[in-house]
Amino acid sequence: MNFDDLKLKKQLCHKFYVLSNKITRRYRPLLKEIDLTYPQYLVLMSLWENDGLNACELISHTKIDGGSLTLILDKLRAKELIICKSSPEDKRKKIINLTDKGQALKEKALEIPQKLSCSIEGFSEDEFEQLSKLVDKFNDSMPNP
Amino acid sequence: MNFDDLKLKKQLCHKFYVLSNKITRRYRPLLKEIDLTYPQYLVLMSLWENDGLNACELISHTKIDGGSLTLILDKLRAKELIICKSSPEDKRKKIINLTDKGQALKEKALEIPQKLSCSIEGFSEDEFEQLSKLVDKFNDSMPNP
DNA sequence: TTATTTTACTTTGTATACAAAATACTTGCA
DNA sequence: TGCAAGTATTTTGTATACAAAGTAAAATAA
Repeated sequence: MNFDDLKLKKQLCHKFYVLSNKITRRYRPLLKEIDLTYPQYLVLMSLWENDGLNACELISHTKIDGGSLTLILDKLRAKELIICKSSPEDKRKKIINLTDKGQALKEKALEIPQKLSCSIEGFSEDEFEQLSKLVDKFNDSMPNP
Repeated sequence: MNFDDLKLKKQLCHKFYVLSNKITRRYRPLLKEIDLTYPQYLVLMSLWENDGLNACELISHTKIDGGSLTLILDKLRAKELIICKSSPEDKRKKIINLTDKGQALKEKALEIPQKLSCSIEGFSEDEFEQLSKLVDKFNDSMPNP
């Protein structure tokens, strides 16, 4: 271990920090057109795939923090994109359903991944696959808190 | 383009979002021991490498947002780890220097990357290199806003 | 059945992230 | 010289991220 380990350029974690923020920044203007933030978009993507999830399941899919999710759901509810009710079987559970408006938004959202991927140049499908797999593996190699 | 593009599992951006947050979460307890947050740590790493940078240079090294940096520098100053003064040549520029206390913190900080990398298992040095390069390339392929 | 523990979610307080507007200086050009 | 344009930093307002404490309901143990 030497002082080189403290050089910013060598730190993979910093690369992820930078890249993640950069991606969110690029999403922002596209998502603004449909009045969503990136985390709100993550929640809706989960629901478009699986309507009627509860908060706990949404957390496990999106990996959004629990405390943050409460606020995000409030915002989505205020926009009338979702409806929340507590489960009859287990009153602790909060079940989230898309409204028609929320369901309809899926069509518009479809263009977003396409627009974003079009703006990326010089990165092949192959490299994309490779990167995706390595990121998954790295993620799995890191223990959860 | 089909609905599959909206599946969360396929979205590389979501992987980065998850991984970046996960890394920060793992850093947190280690950084707490020296009373720093991850962005504060990034700023100090820049200064340990290059004392006397100005705010603009810090932004370009760390990629921290300008508005956020002001707050972060305030906190570091309050902890007496840095001192800020405006440049004599150009009064707009804010020059940041480490205090002795800030300089001394480098020793303790050295253990952190080591501790973190020790907790990662089943990910080889080779894969690490490969991932690092791919992330750099992906980053370069994405245009800035 | 009552007490204990666990689970699901909300609240609180601190720390960013970021766009956009504002401020303070500098430069460059007429 | 004088002012328009550009640069460096701060401020403002909204939206997370997260730990930790709090609340309520369900599951389990005694």
